[in-house]
Order: sequence, then C-alpha cells, then structure tokens
Amino acid sequence: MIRLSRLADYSVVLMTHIAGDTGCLHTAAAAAAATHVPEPTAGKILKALSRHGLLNSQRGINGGYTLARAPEDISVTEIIAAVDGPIALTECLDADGGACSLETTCPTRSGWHKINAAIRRALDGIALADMMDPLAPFASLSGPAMGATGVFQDSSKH
Amino acid sequence: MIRLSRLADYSVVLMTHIAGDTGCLHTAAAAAAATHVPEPTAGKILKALSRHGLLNSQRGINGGYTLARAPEDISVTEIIAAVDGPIALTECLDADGGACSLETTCPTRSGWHKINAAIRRALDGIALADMMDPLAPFASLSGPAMGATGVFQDSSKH
DNA sequence: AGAAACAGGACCAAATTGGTCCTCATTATG
DNA sequence: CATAATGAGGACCAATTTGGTCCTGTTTCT
Repeated sequence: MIRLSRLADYSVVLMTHIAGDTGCLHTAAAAAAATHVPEPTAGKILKALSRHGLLNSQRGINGGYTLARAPEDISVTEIIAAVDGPIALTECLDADGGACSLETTCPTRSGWHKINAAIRRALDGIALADMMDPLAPFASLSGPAMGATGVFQDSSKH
Repeated sequence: MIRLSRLADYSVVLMTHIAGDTGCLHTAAAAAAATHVPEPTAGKILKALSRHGLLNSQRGINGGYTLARAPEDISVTEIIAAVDGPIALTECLDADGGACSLETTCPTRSGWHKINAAIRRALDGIALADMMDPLAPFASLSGPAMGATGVFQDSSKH
C-alpha cells in the first residue's frame, strides 16, 4: 500500500552494517559481500550516501567508508532521502506542482499535506541506532504494542 | 522518498468527492468528470472500492455508487489498501517472504517492522472525513504545527 | 610508478504501473 | 418485453520507472 524502493531498503541495510563496526573503514566490496547487496549497486548507494554527508569516504588504496555521525544522530528519513530523493506522497505535493490538474480546487490537497506530515513525524523519530538494536523501542514512539498485525503485513503482489 | 501510487491518490479523491454528496448516487462517469480522473480508470477504481466494501453499488439504468459507511468510519488506510493491495514497505515484510536473501540474519528486519507499525499508526488515525475538512486537525494527531516543511516537500524526479 | 579504492555518469533491460477496451450481468423505463 | 444505461470483471498494451552494469576519471598508499 505504501512502498519503499529497493534502493532505500538496501541503503538502510548497508548503513546498519557500517554502523555495526565503527572502528574501521568499510570498502564497497566488503559491505556488499556482508549484506548480500549486489556489488555495483552497493557502490552506487554508498557514493550517494557519501555525497549527502551521511558517510565519510576515504579514497586511495586503503580507502573505504565510515559513518559521518553517530548512529543516534542519523535518521532513517535522511538515509532514504539520500538515495530516493525527497519525493512527495502524491504529485500534488511536488514543489513545481504543475502536474495536478485539479489545481487549487482539489478538496483533498490539504488532507494530503496532513498525511505527509503525519508520516514524516513518524519516521523522523527513528534513528539508525534504533535499527541496530532489535529490542529497543523507539524513543519517540510510546504507546501500546506495535504488534506485527494488519495492513502492512500481507503479501499480494497486487 | 516514499511514494503512493497514482491509483491510490485517485481513489482518495474519488471517495472524497462521493462523500461530499451522500444524498444521491454517483455514476462512474459523473465522478470521473467531477474529479478529472480519466474515466475508464475511475471506473476501475470505483469497482475495486465497491468490491472491498467501501462503496455500495447499484446496477441498472439509474445505478451508481454511494458510501458504504460514514466518512468518519472509513480510514484512508482502507481506501489505499483497496486499490493498491496491502503491500509492505520492504520485501522482507511480505508474508511469503522467501525473496529476502538475508533471511533470518538480517539485522534490520525487526527495525523495518517497527517502522511499518509507526507509519500504520500514523495513517490509521486519518479518516475520510478528515480529508474533507481542510481545517480540522486529525483527532489522533495532537502536537505542534505540522508545518508544510521539510523532507516530503521537495520535487526532484529522482 | 602502479595498484586499490572511491567519484560520477551513461546506458540498458526488465518489472511495474496505469490506462484502454471488450464482453457480460443487472435494472429501470417506455 | 425490449432497449438503454449502468456496473462487473478481466484481458491486454504502452510507457514510465527502477535498478543494475559498465566505463572512465581521480585520489592515495606502498
């Protein structure tokens, strides 16, 4: 019902891997092997992450990547945005926005803005560090059991 | 960074339109014209919504669609799921799940589950009725100004 | 100097999306 | 009772998007 690109998925996996050992540099090839992400694709993703300031890169013969910041200070939102680009939920919400034929009369536009904001708030609270520890709940998300039930769980290739 | 399919977008617009006049039946053609959704596509969407019990349909010469429930009782989650199918954020989260090569060792899997849940909670609280009224905040979402800033707002066709 | 690694971008193949169309079923009306 | 209007369902096709590959620099260590 809502989809994340595979690249975005990969990027979080790669970041999590690198965050798992902050002591040394990780080459693109090694990270790809460790995470089973196809190597050229991993290279591409790591470059993008580095370009967006989430990774530091070291060129040369003993080069590689390290985290640019502490895992607690990197949100998954940033990671995803780095590889996918900050795309809005609907075309209406684009900055250039000329694509929406409903223009100013569209009754749902402001509703989408609200939804956008709701999702953003949900995601911004999740840091890379949270992805690493399978047990810790997210700091910003209190409340009842976030059980693995419901809408998002199904398969169906639609 | 996270994308909703155009069909899903259309479906919410169509539902909002129908919810705007609950007194009469809306034919597919009329709803398409009013919302500027391409007609055959609108028909397809309305059929899907009806099949999933969100709309009641009336066949025959004066047929059309009406809401099956009150706008307050229809969540956008349901609407989107009806046309897009309940797809998980990542392949890992699929029910059949064989596709993920990282299998049980994937360190981020449980993290994705948390994210999934966070987004679901954000969306489930939004009803069709909320989309209709551009001023009302969402019942379930209190908190500071959900300003129209930041990650989701950009364009960039990535 | 040469090898190992990142940087950046061009390019291609395939999956997904979304739009069209066709035929069948149902129902009101003349 | 016949006809027209409408929804139901599914087959099919075109085009965008995605993601994967490769090639040519550039940097830095030995």
